[in-house]
Amino acid sequence: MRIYNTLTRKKEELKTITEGEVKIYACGPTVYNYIHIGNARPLCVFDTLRRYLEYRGYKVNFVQNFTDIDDKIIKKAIEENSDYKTVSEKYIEEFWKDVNGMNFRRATVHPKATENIDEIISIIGTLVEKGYAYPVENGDVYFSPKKFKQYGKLSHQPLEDLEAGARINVGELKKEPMDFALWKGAKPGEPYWDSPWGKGRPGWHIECSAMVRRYLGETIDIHCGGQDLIFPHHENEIAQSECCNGVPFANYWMHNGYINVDNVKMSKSLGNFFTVRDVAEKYGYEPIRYLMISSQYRSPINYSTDIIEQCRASLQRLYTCRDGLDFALKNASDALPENAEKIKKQLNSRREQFIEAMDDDLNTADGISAVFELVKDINISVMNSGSKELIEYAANIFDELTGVLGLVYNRDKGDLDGEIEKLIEARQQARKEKNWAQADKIRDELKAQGIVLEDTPQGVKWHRE
RNA sequence: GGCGACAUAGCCAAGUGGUAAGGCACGAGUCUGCAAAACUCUGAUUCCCCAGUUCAAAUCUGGGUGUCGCCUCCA
Repeated sequence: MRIYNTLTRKKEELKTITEGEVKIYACGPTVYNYIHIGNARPLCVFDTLRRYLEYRGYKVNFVQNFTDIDDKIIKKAIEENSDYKTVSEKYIEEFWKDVNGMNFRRATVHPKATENIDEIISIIGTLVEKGYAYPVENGDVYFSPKKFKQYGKLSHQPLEDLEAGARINVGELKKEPMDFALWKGAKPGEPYWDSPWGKGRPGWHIECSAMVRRYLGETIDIHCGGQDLIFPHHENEIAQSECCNGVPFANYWMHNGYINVDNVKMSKSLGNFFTVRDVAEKYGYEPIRYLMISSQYRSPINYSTDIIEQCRASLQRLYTCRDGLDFALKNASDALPENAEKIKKQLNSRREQFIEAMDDDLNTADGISAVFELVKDINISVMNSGSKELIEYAANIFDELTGVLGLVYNRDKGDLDGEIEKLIEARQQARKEKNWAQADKIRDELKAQGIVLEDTPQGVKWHRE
């Protein structure tokens, strides 16, 4: 598989540290609110990456953290007249609801910053010892990027240029504008942990360095996150970890593009954001997932209601096909068509097409189009073949590919209740008697209840809207 | 000011040197009692503009124009 590496700005063949295994760290949410669709994109892209790597036979160790202590959480706690732990726990719980809705698989581990204070303190201690960091009298500890010669290698900016935008805020005791906090001395009323530098809490960047090392080791294969994390967050992680451990931090860096709304960046500060659950309530979760992987993960996506509706319509074609296979199976026999081998070969070629696309830097857009071409093949050659073997063969490939993409998971396989079955029966009777008015009336009634009927030579087929 | 991304049919979106995938929407047809679904056909003589390289460019080079992002909390 080839991956675009932000570090080298090139697509590179993935060579893992241990053959057959991949260690991935993905920056997770700061839990102070419901996740918005912008948060959903990296979750979705890297969930798909993880699924694909496993599909290709890798053992994937996938770590995704929770930032459960930081300024925003403390602020929220004050607003809600609560404490940081109540806030973070609440939004972690809400996070899981959206995760389930979006069909994200659980990571191997979901560590929390506050569960890793010892590791954080240990790394800060080493950095102070080695002279990369310094404590100041209010209990803060700062890191000096100037001491790390490779600082700027990820964002490809020389330190001097980055310095131009840096500021020392009032009350900060750091020596240089670029210095950033590893540890923040506790202010009155703030949550704190004991440390060699006094009571305080970790800075934002250090937690990831700590959790990477503890759960994955000093060097990992892939580190991922949103493009906006390249600087300063990921740049700082590299500096902390490489200065502390003396070995490369991550071999590949993957960064997803943004979600824009009306062509401008969606952000909490602009207030133009949609939470995942707001969109899901109206359109369902799955169209969001579809949207996220309908274009290459590095390009920006513009969100609008038109687009999410298009996604829902596209998805419908996949559902119809998959439901059709189940329906066709009911009337299938053991007879195998003469050209069965040729059809199987054709179906297999769609799998190859899919893999080729996904191998090229996770080109999910092309991956989806392979699935749609598979659907077309199925509709033409499999659906009406009446061959049990062929239908099952096609269904397996369909499930395999959509499973890697995490799609077609909300398919309604439920049965109809007796009332509705009776209505369908009554309609069939009316049709038999050529009482079209009555038949259409029942069909409309069911439609109003979200049950869509289709008359086929094999009987009545239905699906929920 | 520094760094970067993007510009392909009504909409979404692949394609990075060999003559424009796929999806949605629209229209026509086949099928159907009518539908629905499915299938078939139609749709960019053309890939923001200009110039260049080449037998050949949406794809490479140079120059424009436009949109967006990072450099500050942010996925």
